[in-house]
Amino acid sequence: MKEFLFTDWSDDMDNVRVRFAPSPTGSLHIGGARTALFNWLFARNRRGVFILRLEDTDTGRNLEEAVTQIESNLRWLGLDWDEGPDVGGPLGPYCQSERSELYQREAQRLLENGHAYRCYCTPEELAQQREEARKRGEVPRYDRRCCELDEEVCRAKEAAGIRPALRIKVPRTGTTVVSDLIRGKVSFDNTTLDDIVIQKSNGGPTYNFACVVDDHAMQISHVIRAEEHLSNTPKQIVIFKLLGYDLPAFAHVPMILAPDRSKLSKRHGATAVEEFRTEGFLPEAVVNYLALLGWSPGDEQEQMMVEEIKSRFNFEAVSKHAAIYDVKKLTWLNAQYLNALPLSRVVEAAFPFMQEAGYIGDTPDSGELEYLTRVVETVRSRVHTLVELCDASRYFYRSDFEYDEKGVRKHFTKQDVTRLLAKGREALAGVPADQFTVAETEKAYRKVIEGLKISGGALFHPTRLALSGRTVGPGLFDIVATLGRNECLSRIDQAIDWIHSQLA
RNA sequence: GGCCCCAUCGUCUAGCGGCCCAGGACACCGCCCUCUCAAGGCGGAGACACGGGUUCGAGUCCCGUUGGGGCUACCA
Repeated sequence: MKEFLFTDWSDDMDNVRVRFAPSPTGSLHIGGARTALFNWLFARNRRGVFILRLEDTDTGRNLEEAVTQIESNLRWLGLDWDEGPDVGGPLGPYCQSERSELYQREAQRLLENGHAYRCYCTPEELAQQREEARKRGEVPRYDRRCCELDEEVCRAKEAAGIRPALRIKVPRTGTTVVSDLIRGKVSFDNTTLDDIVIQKSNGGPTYNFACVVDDHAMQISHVIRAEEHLSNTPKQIVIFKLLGYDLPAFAHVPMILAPDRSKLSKRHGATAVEEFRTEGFLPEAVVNYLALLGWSPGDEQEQMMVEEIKSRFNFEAVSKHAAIYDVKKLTWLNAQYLNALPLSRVVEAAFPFMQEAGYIGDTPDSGELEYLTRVVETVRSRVHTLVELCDASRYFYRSDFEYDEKGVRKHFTKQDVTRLLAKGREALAGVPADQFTVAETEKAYRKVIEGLKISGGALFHPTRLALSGRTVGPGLFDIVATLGRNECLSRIDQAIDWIHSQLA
């Protein structure tokens, strides 16, 4: 009801329909994810429709697994779609491999009205033609030798088993202008557009053709995609016009480059959304980071939840130049979210990692859950990822750790360290179990320090090492209170024994 | 090679002619806080690619150069 009251229905007149159209050749990398995000942000911002479409026209390189990967990664990021292969929709199907009839029908139309022609040249012949043109110092361009073939010649070729490709007879005069929401007007001389192949000899559509037919059929209002497609756009516009379609609006977003300024690829380390997930990044942080890569809210705010990004997103604030991704900043953002998000959310996100490590079972009871929450609360402020969080939690679940070697030398080799530890143990033992809090245990320890006239560190450091095996970590009494009385006492005993046996 | 896009600190960016001897964030360095490590606070170093114009005045507009990226497939 509330939403209804604040809805600006005038925006609905725009009828925004956008699509993310990946080719299922591999995992979703951050470039694709960012393109999807911008589409989604725009759709949600304008109360439009976000569509997922699979560009799987190249049967030779489709991985079934890639589809589920892409879908699962988009869902993980929180980018939900209104129409798509799995959910269907009024203008489906949403896999190009299932729409061949449409492409063939539209290609046939172009053939019949003379805008397209059959080309019997083989790839080898075309390569040779290009090579020759290059040798002559000319711009390699198809010479249209198949353009005016007689019907008989065609029939003869086909009788000989040669299947034709279909080409568009692109006008060789004039210019084609791309009106881009981010870059303004970009014009291309039509002579630089070669005769576009729209149908391969195997009968399948080419990317540039299927894309145009589908964008029209699916009533796409805004084509938002990576900049690498800007050069394809004039070709697509020619097809749009020849087919009698209205043009959608175009927005070419800058690309995301690897640290060495080259196009993203697997050898650049973690670039797939899946990897970020397994490395312990939160979707909230990844979305925030990706939004900042190429878009800026205009002020100095950087940490924004998706709702806010959504409400502030617009193309005017999208930059024109490519960006290089920097894991360090993502890592920082992730740490920020680890601390800013509600504890329950972080626990939920940490859950699978803790399970994987064997710290919690498949069906944890409320006690386990309570303890997990406590552990996450005490370690989350000093870790950057869920993997780190899991690692930093280890000693809360295992007491079989080794003592840090440097720590042993520094804190366990002192003359009377076992006496000190025993004093500390005694102090903790004196705190009633139901009062075993950070404040009370610290109070007890401070009393020991005062009585012995020693520095705090002299007691704190050996105790931390005894309890966790580590020299770094949360505040000592956060560890103490989380671990609980019995565990603390037994670990101190264990440490005293160890020192006696190892360092006597 | 041809065509197209782009160009502010190492990285992400603010800047849409005077408010900029250029602001923020990450990373880096120093100090503070402190039981350790983080976090946090404070401070530091660090950029308008270059050359011409236009203008009283240019990071901001125009041209060129250089550099980077993309496209140039019967890949998408």
